[in-house]
Amino acid sequence: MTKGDKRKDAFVPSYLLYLLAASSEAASAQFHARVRANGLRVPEWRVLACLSDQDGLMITRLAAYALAEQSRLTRIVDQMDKKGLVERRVDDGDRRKVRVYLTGAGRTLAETLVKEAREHESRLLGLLEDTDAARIKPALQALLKSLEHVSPGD
Amino acid sequence: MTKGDKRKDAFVPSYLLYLLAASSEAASAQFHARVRANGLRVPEWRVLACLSDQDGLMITRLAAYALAEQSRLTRIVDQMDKKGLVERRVDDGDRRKVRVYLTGAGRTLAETLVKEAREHESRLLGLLEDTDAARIKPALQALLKSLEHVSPGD
DNA sequence: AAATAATATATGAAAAATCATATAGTACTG
DNA sequence: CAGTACTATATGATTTTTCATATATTATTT
Repeated sequence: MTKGDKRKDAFVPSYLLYLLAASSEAASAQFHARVRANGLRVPEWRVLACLSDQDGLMITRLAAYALAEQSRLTRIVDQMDKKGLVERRVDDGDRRKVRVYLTGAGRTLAETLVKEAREHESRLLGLLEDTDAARIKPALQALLKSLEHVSPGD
Repeated sequence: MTKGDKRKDAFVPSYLLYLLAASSEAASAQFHARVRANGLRVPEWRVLACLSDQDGLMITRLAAYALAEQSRLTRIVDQMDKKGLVERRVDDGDRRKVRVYLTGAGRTLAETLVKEAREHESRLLGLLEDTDAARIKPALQALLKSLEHVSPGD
């Protein structure tokens, strides 16, 4: 038992961070193809989805919500603005803040894709046994929640 | 109920693909900082971990296992080769294949990091309630497994 | 066995992401 | 209220990533 034999005791296939990354990637693959079929890249779809939850978010919060780094999000918003999906408005109360709003076209596309996303999600959950299907989202939400409060120095 | 009110009925925070991506990112953040502290980038760490499970994988399989696109993996291996962590050997039976092997230094670093990864994983699971901690890995494994067999045209 | 198809890896060019920092506005402090 | 610190966004430069395709080798077909 020197190096980890071919199958026995493999580390990666049961490592939590691998399972999270791999299942995120695998589960998203088909839907992300639909996103691209609608002329969007993945980060753009995420922005649409976030704004359809809460329109007029400022850049920084939108970045956090859409899982993108701030300077990247600035450029994503640039492109979506050019495409006519969103528009920027400087916040009246605090003129440092730039708020991002869906346009009519953006909202329409967001609604279409959110609907597709919900359907796709049901299909994914339908692939699982009932116990797993019932537990996976709560477990992930619990994980996320417990990580929100972890000090970065740990 | 026009657009999705501020908190009520938000789509994103309970959407499976969001939960997977967000929890993958959040759960990995601290450990990935450790990876960088060891002079590696994340894809390099993944390669080390995969090779410590199974040394001498060919480029294509290593790419799939390490969740990297093939041409990208080729370049990652280039860099790890320069750093003296891995070495390439052309397969004798099929000279198209390039197999990647850990060097001594690569194996040492892999062992160190795998140990850290296991410890980090225990800490993560320790943050969860017992029921969630017990179910999260099986649920993800089930999801992954059921996705392996999904036709891409769905 | 020549021609054709298929597989494995590498590479150039383009697009995207990242990092540090500039710019601009707001909030504090003496 | 001048000066300093802080927050929000944008931008330049560099590094990564991706996409298409070139190259090399093996497998298949006629």
